[in-house]
Amino acid sequence: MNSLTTTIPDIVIGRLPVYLRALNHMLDEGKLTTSSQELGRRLGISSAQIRKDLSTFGEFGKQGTGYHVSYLVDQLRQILKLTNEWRVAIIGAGHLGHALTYYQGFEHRGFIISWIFDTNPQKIGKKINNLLIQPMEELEETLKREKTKMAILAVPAIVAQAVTDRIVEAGVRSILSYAPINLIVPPYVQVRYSDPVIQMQHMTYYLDKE
Amino acid sequence: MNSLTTTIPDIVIGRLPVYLRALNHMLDEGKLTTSSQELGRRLGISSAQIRKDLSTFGEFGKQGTGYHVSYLVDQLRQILKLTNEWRVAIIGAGHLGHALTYYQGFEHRGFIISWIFDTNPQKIGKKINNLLIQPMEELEETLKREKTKMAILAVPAIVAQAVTDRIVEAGVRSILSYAPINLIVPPYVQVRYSDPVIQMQHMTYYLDKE
DNA sequence: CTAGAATCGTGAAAATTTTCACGTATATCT
DNA sequence: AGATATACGTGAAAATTTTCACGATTCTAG
Repeated sequence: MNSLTTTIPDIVIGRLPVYLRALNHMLDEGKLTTSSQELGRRLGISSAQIRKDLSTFGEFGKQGTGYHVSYLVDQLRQILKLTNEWRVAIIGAGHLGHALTYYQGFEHRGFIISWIFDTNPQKIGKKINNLLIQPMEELEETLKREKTKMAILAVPAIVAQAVTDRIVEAGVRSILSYAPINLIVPPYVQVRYSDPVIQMQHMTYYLDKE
Repeated sequence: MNSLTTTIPDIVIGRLPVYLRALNHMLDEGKLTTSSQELGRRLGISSAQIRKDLSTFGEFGKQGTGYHVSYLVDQLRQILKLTNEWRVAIIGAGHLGHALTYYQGFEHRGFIISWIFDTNPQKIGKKINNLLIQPMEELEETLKREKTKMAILAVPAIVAQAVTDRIVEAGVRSILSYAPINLIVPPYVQVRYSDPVIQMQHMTYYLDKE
């Protein structure tokens, strides 16, 4: 354990949610304990890497036995600040915003989709999965009032930067963007991207052309 | 240039689509040339990194001038094997499969969504964005006949591994999975994941809890 | 035509990340 | 109880990735 002076590499943080997800699956399967080797096998990661990653935060395992699954889940949840649920705003009620609103996967994993915004007057006031679509005019006011820290961007690329500027100004600090464009944000704001085309293009490099 | 003996790092390959996307935006803006510095500024990447990445594949720039945007776009497209379009199957016609089918972003970026499959008899035979929903019974036959190499998985986690086994057996070699589970595939098959929760949980680490 | 500025490509250095391998603790089996 | 197997945590080594910094080329302005 040495988190006193060193800052923990972002690449390590990035793996923790993957560990957490696999551990939760193990819990569902009724598994009480596991080892770095077993977890690594499931994830295609070396056991040494898992041990080293976890050891950054503390000593969670026991020699000869391995890790107690639910204890490790608890620890990871604390490290990732998932003990309370984060309220999330979805911006854009198009096909994707729609799909995200229906997505069950946020539940019990730290997030509640709490608002969805759109510009289209036809949509405003209607409900998606019991969530009322709000007009974009109320964006800043709502986000500020509710102290919303996280947003998911599901708007067209052409307006993505403008919307980003607005939500950042309104206090959002973490953005998951589905718009196929690189966003400019202040250093205290995090953005992660999810453009399926980027990932597909990464894979085509390794494919044989016919 | 030294691609003769060395294999190119995957992390470099992964940045190429990002460069390509930004360069295409520049083209849209009517920009004819750019520099590693300008590109880096847009992407939040150092200019040295961009130069080094590109130099892995050839000498695409010119001292004093920089890069000719459309030439570089062409080169990147060739490197990433995007000169012809890849036909892609979407598995699962739920909310997400629906949204992906409507997504315009695949066009002109190397991909054509060509098939969508679902188990639900209510959906089979209906059309999404003019694409006919096929029954899962025809999955293997269609993929084999059409020599489909790429698929997007938009099915529930519980069936994701089984569906993966089927499409791999049918010849699919690259999978973009939206199911929140780690898939086991043979070494000659690539999988990339897109679970919004994983990305959100990565960001919460850096957020202040209130 | 010349001086100065811009910018590439790259070998070397620095930084980061992963893997190795071993001491130590725990559990199991006979 | 003792022997054997399991498996963590970790310092050191290895591998990978990023950054530095400079020679060389090209463009621009006077």
